Amino acid sequence: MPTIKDVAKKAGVSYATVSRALNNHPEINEETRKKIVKISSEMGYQPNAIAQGLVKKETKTIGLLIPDITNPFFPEVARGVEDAANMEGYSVFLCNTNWSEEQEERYLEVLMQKQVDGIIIGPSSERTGHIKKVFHLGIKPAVFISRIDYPNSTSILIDNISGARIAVEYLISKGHKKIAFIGGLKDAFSNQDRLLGYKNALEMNGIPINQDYILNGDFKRESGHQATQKVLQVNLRPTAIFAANDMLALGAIQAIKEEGLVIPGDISVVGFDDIGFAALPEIQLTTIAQPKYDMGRLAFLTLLDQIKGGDSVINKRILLNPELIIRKTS
Amino acid sequence: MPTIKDVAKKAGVSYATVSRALNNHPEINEETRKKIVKISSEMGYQPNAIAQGLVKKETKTIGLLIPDITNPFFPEVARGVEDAANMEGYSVFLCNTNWSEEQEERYLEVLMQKQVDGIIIGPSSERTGHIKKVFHLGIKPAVFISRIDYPNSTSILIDNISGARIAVEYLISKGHKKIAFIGGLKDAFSNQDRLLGYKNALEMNGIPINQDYILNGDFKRESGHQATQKVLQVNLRPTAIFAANDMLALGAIQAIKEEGLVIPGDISVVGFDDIGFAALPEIQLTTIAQPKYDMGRLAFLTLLDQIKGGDSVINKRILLNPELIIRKTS
DNA sequence: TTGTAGGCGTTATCAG
DNA sequence: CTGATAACGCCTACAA
Repeated sequence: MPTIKDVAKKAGVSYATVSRALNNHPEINEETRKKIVKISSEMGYQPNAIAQGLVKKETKTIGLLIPDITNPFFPEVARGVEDAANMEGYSVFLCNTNWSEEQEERYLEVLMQKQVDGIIIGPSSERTGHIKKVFHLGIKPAVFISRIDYPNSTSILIDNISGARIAVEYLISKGHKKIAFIGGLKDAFSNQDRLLGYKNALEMNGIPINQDYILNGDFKRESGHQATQKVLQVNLRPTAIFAANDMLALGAIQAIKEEGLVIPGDISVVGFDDIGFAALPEIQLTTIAQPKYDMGRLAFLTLLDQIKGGDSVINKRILLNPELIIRKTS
Repeated sequence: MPTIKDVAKKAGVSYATVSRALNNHPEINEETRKKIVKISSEMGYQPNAIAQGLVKKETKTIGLLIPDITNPFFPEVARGVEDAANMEGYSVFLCNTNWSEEQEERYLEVLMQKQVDGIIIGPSSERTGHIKKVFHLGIKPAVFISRIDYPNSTSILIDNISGARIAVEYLISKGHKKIAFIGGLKDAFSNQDRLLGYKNALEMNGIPINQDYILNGDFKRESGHQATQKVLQVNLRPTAIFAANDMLALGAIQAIKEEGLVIPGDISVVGFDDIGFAALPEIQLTTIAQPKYDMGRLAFLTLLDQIKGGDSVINKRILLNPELIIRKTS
């Protein structure tokens, strides 16, 4: 690959002139500029971004740290950040942390070494000690996807509380009073907020909260399956289930069918997330949609703002609106 | 962030010594090495990979070019390459080409500018002119995921022909003789090969090929839906359908149910790919699985081989074995 | 075993 | 408007 020197030699000018020409500096003769541009493209010259990065101290590169691209929630988010990044001339490093804090820490170090201009983090856990550790080496602009307790950080997420409330209020509006909450990881902020929204909705409608109707586990289908089996056995069987995510809802549906009950005739089910398959004709899950693509897009745009120094308010939380998608399970 | 100079100053040695110490050069005093390592870690020194890349002319970075991470086929592939890459100390740029050749070309240029050590390409089309154009600027090691007609290239893919044959032979073994082929894009190599495997299986079992049973379209669900509606109307209605991918199979299933027919009682369906939802209890699609994760892993490993110059045989095709997954639609 | 100095490909500063 | 030249942070002969 030819370098600036090669182009300069061929054009009979100094490196500096070539550099100026290629970067559209104002103080250059239009004639020579054209000549240089022509020659450089003839030679197939491509600027070496590594060298540029070294001197300009910016690499036009960001890191995207997520737990697992294989999890149906993340591809759309990733697509959102990538599209936005690409449009602004940035490239993105994909980093799967596999829900491991150590891995997250290792990647963070690599990203700093690679001199990324900023980082988007979909955290693996609620804990942030390891993140803090790395960031203290040299703080970079960062935005979090999901709520996180990290000082002076920007995070972008949907309003889980109101999302859950909307779901449960919808159920109530359909006449349900015995509504169960099939939760995920008890400690997860998202789970806590969704539970809160659930409780809010009940309270606001004068429906007492029944602890027998509230179960937690993890965010996987089997957990929803088991919890639902259990909740189906309580004294006054619920007539509706609000699951903290779509995988749990799927498990719930399975348990309900196994019990010989009909959806939504006997029991209604509402999920959360609206991951891809929820729309399949075979599933048709009623759920709360997160604007995943937009979350990614916005995450990048917010990050870019920080990178460019335009965003002085670093410590903020951007809340996106959830949307109820009514399908056939309710 | 501290640099080598800072560490050197604090340690009272030259830059060179620090560099040597940190890179475990043999010709260095063990004492001073320890001292330097200690100091550098105390200072939180992180090597600048950009600077290293400039002098070493390798960036420990690769590009992953795929059409769309949102397509259920790719996340697992991506995860496979990323895991393998990470294990070898490489980072990966995620590039969604959105099935566009121009976008593919643009990204290729960016990747060359960013001085990646190699590229893994999941092509957007069967055409390769634009790829050739960029590669001629400065050829990089590259491996293709999927069959492609590109000179001196390595590609890794599953054996579509035998995969299709296995699927159809399985159907035949269950007594089916009237088997339809619901295809995707007519020109796609994968579609051609799967059609070929379908024909092979029929021929080998003395079953005549009926052109009325063969329909193409694109790879999306709606296409499978429409094609199946059509094929259900032919004179001797098929008793089984082999779809060129799972999305088509899903569309087929929908059409069959709409017609009031039972699966697999009246008609069996077999898909291809085994994307995530095929295993859902509500779907339970019998299908041919592609080892997606392994494809990604292997793609990276093969690329690494080329990068290290160990792989002298560049022009080759690595064929992975497809696997029949029997579930409830057959 | 360690230090000195040149260079990787660019950009940017300072003279001319 | 253009040409030297010094960085950017690191590695690596070549000397010492």
